[in-house]
Amino acid sequence: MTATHITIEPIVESQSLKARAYSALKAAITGMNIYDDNAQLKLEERDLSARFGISRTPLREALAQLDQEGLVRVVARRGIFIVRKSKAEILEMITVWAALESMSAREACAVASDAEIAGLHDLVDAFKQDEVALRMGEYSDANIRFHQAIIALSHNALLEQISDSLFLHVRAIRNRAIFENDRVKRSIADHKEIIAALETRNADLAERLVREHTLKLRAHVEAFVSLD
Amino acid sequence: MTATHITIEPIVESQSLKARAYSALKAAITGMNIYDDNAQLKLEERDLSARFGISRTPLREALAQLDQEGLVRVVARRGIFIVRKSKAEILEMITVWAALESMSAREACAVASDAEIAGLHDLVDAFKQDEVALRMGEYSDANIRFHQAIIALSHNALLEQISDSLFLHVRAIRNRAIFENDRVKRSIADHKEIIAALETRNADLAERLVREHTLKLRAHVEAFVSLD
DNA sequence: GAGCCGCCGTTGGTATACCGAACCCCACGC
DNA sequence: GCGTGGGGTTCGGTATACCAACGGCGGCTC
Repeated sequence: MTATHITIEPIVESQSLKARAYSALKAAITGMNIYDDNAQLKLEERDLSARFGISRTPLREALAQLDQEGLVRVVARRGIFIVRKSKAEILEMITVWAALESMSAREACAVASDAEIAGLHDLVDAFKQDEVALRMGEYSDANIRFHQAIIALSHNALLEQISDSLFLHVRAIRNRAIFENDRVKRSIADHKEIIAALETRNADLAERLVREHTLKLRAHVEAFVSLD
Repeated sequence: MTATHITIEPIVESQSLKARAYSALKAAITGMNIYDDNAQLKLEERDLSARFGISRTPLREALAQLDQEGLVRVVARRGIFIVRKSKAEILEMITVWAALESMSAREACAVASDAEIAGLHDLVDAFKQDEVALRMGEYSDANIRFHQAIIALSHNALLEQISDSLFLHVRAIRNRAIFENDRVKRSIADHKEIIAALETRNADLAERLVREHTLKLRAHVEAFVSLD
């Protein structure tokens, strides 16, 4: 019986170097404010590989993946550049977001359980009660969490996956997309209406509310946010 | 003046080996019928690199990209496997497609020119007149071209990009997604209605028609198409 | 004869060396 | 003083060698 008593190693099972380099780079890039004029936007393979302590091969594969996702751009014989999204690209992302989330709301009316929909209240209420959270950066994060929750209700993994990659970029400009306090209050009211529509399983209404809510954000960004 | 008369070299500018390997592999994979039971679904890096005449490094980068796009799956120490999409995944793709295209129709009402919208007629008419094209494979291609055209009218590069990657997968099952002839005629009628809505700039109607049209396809696939 | 153990081949993961093109800077000439 | 050209340096692209783990197969044992 002694053999069964020894504690089994949890198995390190460290993922591949490529995957780890990818995660580290992604966190580093999304974490920094790339719209700061002093931001370092150029990277070098050899420098990065030395700092990560790995060879260039897995690092290059991680960079190629980030390149495909649009976070960086690898230019032959020039270097690796962190991508700053243009305002037009941000607006396009918000439009796609509106399309995906409004469809998610429609789907949610058909497939989400009552309990799942009820769970949305927590995301709005917890946020509403915390006035400190009204600071814009925090608001943006909470806002994104609410919308991600709606997308999750569609039970559609592809919708979630595409949306996540969009949020990744939208979050990068949150420090620039400053909303007035009135917008935040209006936004919370919108969220409550959306939840109500979902609860009554009114797919057409839920879809319309979500779409209009997000397109309002787009109009706001278009009118008041300046990039570049 | 002689200098200005010499013909300028078209610039060889052969893309990187990675890009070429990527294109070649993508064409090979999308071109084959992966749902044929006899299909060869396993690949090997060394074999492919030898057949392409390049080393494994650029080939691996191309494979990594295809892996991320979901066309293949690279499994450590096992091999590379061409991915067969499950029926559930196909349905999810059609759902996302419906979301993107209905939003595109809405956007098109605001930003597309009359001439652009008028151009849609050609895609429907040319197809309608060619009865031979009613063979299902052909229909599916023409169908996809029409829908891609609508998405292009949104003037939103991101919408187009995401949609293209979806069509890539949807087309792979076209040989299985056999529609009855009645469905084709109904589909053509739908297309005409969609064009009419776009021409009158009725965004709500255009969006709804596009969405319902695509969701009808989803319902049909769900009911009648069997995969795996 | 059946089942288990270990060897070995296969295959993707990683490290490293080399290559050639683009950029930068300085020297030279006008 | 300015423009130009050449050479060195920098950098990503590519090739290749080595590694480690998974799985199949054969032999050994009971």
